[in-house]
Amino acid sequence: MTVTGDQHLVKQINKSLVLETIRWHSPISRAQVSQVTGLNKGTVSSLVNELIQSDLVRETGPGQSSGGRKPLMLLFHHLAGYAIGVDLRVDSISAVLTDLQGNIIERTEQPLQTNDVEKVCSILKDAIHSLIAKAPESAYGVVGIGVGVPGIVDENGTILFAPNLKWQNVPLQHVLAAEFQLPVVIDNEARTGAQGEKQFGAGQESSNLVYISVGHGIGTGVVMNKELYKGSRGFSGEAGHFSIETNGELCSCGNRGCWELYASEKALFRQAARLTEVQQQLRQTGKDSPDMELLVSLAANGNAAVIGLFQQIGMYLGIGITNLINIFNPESIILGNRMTIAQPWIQETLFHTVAERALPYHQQQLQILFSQLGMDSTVVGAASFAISQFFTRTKVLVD
Amino acid sequence: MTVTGDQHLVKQINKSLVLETIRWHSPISRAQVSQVTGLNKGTVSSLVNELIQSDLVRETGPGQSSGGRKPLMLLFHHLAGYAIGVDLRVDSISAVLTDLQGNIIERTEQPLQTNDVEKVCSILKDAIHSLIAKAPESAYGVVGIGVGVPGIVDENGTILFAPNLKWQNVPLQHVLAAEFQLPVVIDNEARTGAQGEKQFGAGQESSNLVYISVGHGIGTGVVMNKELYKGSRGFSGEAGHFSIETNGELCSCGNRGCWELYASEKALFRQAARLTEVQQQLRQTGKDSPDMELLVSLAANGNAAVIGLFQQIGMYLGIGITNLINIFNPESIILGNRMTIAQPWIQETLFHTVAERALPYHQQQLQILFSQLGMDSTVVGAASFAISQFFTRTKVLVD
DNA sequence: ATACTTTGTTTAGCCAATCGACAAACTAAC
DNA sequence: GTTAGTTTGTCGATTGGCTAAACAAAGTAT
Repeated sequence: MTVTGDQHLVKQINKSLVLETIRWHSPISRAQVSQVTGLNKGTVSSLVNELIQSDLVRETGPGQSSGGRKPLMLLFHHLAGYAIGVDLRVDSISAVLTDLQGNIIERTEQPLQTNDVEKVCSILKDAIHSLIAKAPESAYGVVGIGVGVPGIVDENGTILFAPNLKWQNVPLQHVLAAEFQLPVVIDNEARTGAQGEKQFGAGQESSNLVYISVGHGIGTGVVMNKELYKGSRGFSGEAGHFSIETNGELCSCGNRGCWELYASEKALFRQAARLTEVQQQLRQTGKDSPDMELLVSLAANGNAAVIGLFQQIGMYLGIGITNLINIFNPESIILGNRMTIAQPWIQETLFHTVAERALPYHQQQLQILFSQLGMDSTVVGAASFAISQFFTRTKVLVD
Repeated sequence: MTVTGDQHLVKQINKSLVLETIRWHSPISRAQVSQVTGLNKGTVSSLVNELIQSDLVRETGPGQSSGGRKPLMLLFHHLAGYAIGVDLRVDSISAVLTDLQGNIIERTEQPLQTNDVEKVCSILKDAIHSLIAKAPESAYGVVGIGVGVPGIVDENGTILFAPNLKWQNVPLQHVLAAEFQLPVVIDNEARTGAQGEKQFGAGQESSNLVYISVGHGIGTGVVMNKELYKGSRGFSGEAGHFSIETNGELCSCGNRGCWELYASEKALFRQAARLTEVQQQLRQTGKDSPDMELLVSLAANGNAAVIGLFQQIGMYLGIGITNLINIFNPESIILGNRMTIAQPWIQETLFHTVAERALPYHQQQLQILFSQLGMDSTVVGAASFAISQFFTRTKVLVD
């Protein structure tokens, strides 16, 4: 059964149009909403009053007049509800409580010493419980939970495969929904980050963007025609596994010469471990293997070998980004996750490689940006999933 | 100004829903339409009667009863109008007249001895004129013209750059609209082919598919969430120019190791020209350079060297297709254009390469198909653009 | 022949949007 | 300070499309 048109649908369209308009233009008057949306003044008036009734919009004082009655300004009431966003990483859990506008209200960080499913889930539940407890009184309370995970997730929110966690077939959505009796959204970490940057970060202006999460591996989230793209079974965006060297090294995925073998932390650390300066530092700090902090501090001190490595990563990022540009012709490429810490050293070779290689027409209106939400892309995006679902799936905007 | 909801919109949604239902399920009764769409019987009845009024639907005789009054069966009247579809190639123009269901009614083929813009446009106009003259009497006549071109087209239907035709900034949409006073759609040849296969070919069942046109170069058209994807300025899909060898040969586009340097006719012919058997054939037939017909006939006669070349092309196609699969996770990959003639010899290495390299999860519900419309993907897709526009942009479905 | 089904139309009622009128509230100019 | 003109927001009448339910028409089955 397809979507049919009736008055209900009409009202839903218009009501959410009015709400979105207020959300992105507040403070704004009823008259202005009418002008911007093209809806009749009377219609706007009645819809706004319903939104005020349901506490999603509030009237603030009168605004500036331009030669007539002063308008009553409206605000999106972003504290009418809250959402939980979680970034499940290999070595830690990052979780936040946000308001309906994606602002972070509370946060908690839990290191993980284990990847045991039971234990991790238990820590995860505790973190979410503690955040829910901190949510202020509000009309709708906590409206949902979103989680970004480093792996492939199916349409039911089951983690099919998370190589770095060594997880398989973990029905996380089911587990969390049962525990909290709330709507739960689980998605891949990169797609979640893309959603975050699209809604509340560097991608708010773009209808077509590619978000690239460069951490241990490389993941991507693609927004097209303002919509986050999900592949046929919900798992697209494994651009880290496209081959940039046909006869390159064998990757764990079965392919050869995958991009992430050349441009991720994995690639960086493997090469860094061979540098004598790094080995020296490792002995001094007692660390097993190099990490971003160590390499960034060496680069900041002018270590030429480390800077050279970063430049090489920049070049390889540029190679892969060129491919994505040629395929997608996006308005923005947004780089996120840990590798962005090294922005000062990778940026130049990256830009240069793209400028040299990408199709000229595709470069004309292209921006290459670094994530605006920093390391919070994923948590904010996860919360944003929950917020979006609250507005679409529930009946807030219908009755 | 955004889309707002009102009764007009509701009617438009429902009317086109009813029409689509009849289009893909005919013959079908009013009662069945009501069941399938979920619309009320009365609503369906009145909408169907309007559609009959406007001659887009016709009643045929009574159908089978299942213990009650016999239903009056409805047919989509595909002869209520016609569309022109054109495939503008480097060495020829292929044009067809189709009905509203994409069936080819008439066709014409014009060889091109020149690439001069004026002369080509003149031949093109003549071809279209002759097809329009052949269109039978009908309610709506010829509803529009679609053209697929081998190059980059902007949102105004201007050919910005067509390397193989050596064209730049040709406002083809403007030229044809002025000549014929009809709606004109110009788009890239690969995207047009994708539209054809999606609407009337091998892709009718898939919501996410990638069409790959392998001719002189390689172009792609991507359908996601049932919609053809257009990049930020209307030109996406240059997957032929993603690099599969980072330090490969320099391509005319500025990048290195582009896919089409290894897997297109360009690559095939260059290597074939070095084979002594091929050189011999060239001398015998008086041709300058190898073409598909020559190589296919050699392969059909069991020439091992040529078969080896085809197998190599199959492997490189597999490499690039693997990349597309990992990025898009489509339900179908559809191969089209001239290289498909060699299907028997490229198929095996292609499938094998993908099976070996693509992510296992992404292979589970994937089909790799060869175009169902054969060399007509582009002409049919072009006509389909015109038909779609007729139904959406015009007011047939509103008043 | 009678009872039951199925199809397709008609009528009444509902709901949401639009339009135009209007009151309230304000600015500016004389 | 009065008056004219503007802008805001509400109200009531009207419009148009959908639904639900009743009904007529046209079958089948026993």
